[in-house]
Amino acid sequence: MIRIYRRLHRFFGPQHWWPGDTPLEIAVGAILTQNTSWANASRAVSALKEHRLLSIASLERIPERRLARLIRSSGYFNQKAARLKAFVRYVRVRHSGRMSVMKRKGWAPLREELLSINGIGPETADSILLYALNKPVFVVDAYTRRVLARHSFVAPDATYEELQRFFLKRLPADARLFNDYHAQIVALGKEFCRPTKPQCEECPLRKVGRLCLEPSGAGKG
DNA sequence: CACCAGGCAAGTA
DNA sequence: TACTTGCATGGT
Repeated sequence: MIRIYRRLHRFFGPQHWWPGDTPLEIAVGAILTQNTSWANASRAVSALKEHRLLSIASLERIPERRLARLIRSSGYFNQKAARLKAFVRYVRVRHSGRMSVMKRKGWAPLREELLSINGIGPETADSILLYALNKPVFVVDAYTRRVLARHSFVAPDATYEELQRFFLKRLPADARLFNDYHAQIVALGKEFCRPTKPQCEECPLRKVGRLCLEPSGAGKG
């Protein structure tokens, strides 16, 4: 799979993810972008930044209702306000209210803790681990499943854990590699692997020995 | 107008 | 275990 990464990197160039200046900002962005375009989530992050709310203490202090109003543009704002509250409460209680304290722990116990928070599932947990805390965890998302399934690397109904193991088994545990690899897959998915339209003609993975299947599942070259 | 976007949890059978 | 539904905005 490292060959595929090099191919993507050559095609798209470095992606320098995650947009965000601090670990907390990245974690907040990970929650706000759940099933939501980054453009919409990013506006909500900017609103929080303008109101100087990007700290554990201020996010704990602000009333949930007001928080929900500020993050309106990211959609699901009532749920996401509750999820942000749950996350910052967890950081305060378990890590002295500091993301830097979280960094000292290994990724495996951290992952269990994150998954136990209501509103943090596998993708959000792994995004926080990789992009905010620099842990060598591979992030799987809708693009990853679609790209890998269409190129017949995995079954279309592969679980999150299966997709994650697929990469972990074939790559060195390198956070910087995982970081840019995931970003490359998203770049590929956005341009060549749309949900409905087949757009495989110029796909940079066309010649790696796998087919690119149409959305229907019918074979394609 | 329909569909999509860097998911997750709770409910039902 | 295996589906289904609610959550909600903004762009194409």
